[in-house]
Amino acid sequence: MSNQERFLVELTDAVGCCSPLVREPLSAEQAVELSRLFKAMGDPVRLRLLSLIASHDGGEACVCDLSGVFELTGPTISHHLRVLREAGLISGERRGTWVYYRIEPGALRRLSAVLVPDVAAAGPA
Amino acid sequence: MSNQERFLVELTDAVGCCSPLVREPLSAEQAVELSRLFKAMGDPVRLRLLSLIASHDGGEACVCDLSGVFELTGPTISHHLRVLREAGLISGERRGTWVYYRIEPGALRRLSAVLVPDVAAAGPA
DNA sequence: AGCTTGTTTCGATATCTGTTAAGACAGACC
DNA sequence: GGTCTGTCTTAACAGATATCGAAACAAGCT
Repeated sequence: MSNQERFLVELTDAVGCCSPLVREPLSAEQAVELSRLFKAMGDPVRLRLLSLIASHDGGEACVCDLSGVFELTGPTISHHLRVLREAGLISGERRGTWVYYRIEPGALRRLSAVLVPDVAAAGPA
Repeated sequence: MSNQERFLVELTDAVGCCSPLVREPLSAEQAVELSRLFKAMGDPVRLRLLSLIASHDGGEACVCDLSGVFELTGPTISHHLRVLREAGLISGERRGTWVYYRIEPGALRRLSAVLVPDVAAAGPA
């Protein structure tokens, strides 16, 4: 078993033990808020957009970098970007002719905090 | 800053640097597969069901434990459980009169693996 | 003005959420 | 065996929401 595999197993065990999602039932309010994030990521095009933006040089990508990747029209890409934006996962900024999108770090942090155990169980020493 | 907060920040920084989602663009196939998981979790009722099952004593809960929590009819709960089941997030088993559901650990592992950096970046020494 | 980039609006189609009604399954009771 | 009762799922359906494209609009160059 590689180091990476071992780490993932340890991580999963800890998740199964102590992550917020597993430790106690989510409140209705928490669930509504969190489900908005998951729902936005619940579409393959949006997941790829998110990944394309996040992995792009400089941590940002303009729409022109994204449109060509899919066999979808401009308005459709724009629609998906809007969903991601309204979920708080990305933010967009116009600079001259182009609109640049980048990841909103707080959103990923919140997701991680739900799926991953807290420091008491699996944090660094 | 508490240990837990510090851990979350370190985690997020690492996520922003090296998690699979951020390191390189997801392939279309990866995106389709992953989006199924996120989509299943993209509903507040299903998210709470998942959390209720995971946090229940013994790691499993019968449908009768879940139905009372929501102001929804039985068939609706059954439908949401089916969505979670078909996404591979939970598995159900009938024992006598009752049907018990439990978390499928592999699914949470996959989600963690996407959002959380691998061992090379943040694993244990 | 003309061109490029991106968003918004609107409409068609498809999927999702929830309900009622009916079916499947296990135990209790006669 | 037969028939209740309780638990859960499936089937059929209505209403809401989502996905996508064509057309129209907005914003910034040259």
